[in-house]
Amino acid sequence: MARNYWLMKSEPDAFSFEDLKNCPNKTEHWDGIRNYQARNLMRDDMKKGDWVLFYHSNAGKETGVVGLAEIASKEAYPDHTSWDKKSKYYDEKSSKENPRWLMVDVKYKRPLKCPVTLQQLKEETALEGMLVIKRGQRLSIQPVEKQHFDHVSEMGGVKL
DNA sequence: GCCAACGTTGGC
DNA sequence: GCCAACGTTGGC
Repeated sequence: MARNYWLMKSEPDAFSFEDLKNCPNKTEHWDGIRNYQARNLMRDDMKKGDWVLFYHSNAGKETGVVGLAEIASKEAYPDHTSWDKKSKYYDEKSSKENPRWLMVDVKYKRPLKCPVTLQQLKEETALEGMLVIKRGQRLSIQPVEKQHFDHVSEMGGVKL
């Protein structure tokens, strides 16, 4: 089956692409997603081997795509932070027996030679329609069309 | 720090 | 089921 393509946002102050690189096996579980649309995308459409544009949000003029990653878990699985009372992602409506929230594992692949800023994404006519450049688009996991993924990679100086 | 846009909650 | 109030995201 053909691979799917995604964009995943993270605030670099909280968890950056470099942080992912420094994780054991360059892999980390993507916890804390508390949005139904994003959860359903993970549950229904994400699969191992899908490719990801790693996007730094809330990062001033650094805001943009900084690297490539891939989905490393076979599928989405329960987010244990959702029933951990000490976690800031705790949700009283979620439990181990009946988990409400899911996560996937994300693995570092490679950095873009030159990061592609949000500004550049907006100026690129070939990327018209990409969700991330839509105003007010807050979804933290977004589907990306293959042609857009390829184009952003190319802009970033990465030959796939 | 501001604030527009958006998702969720809860009263009715 | 509607919608106002609220909290959060994230660009600027």
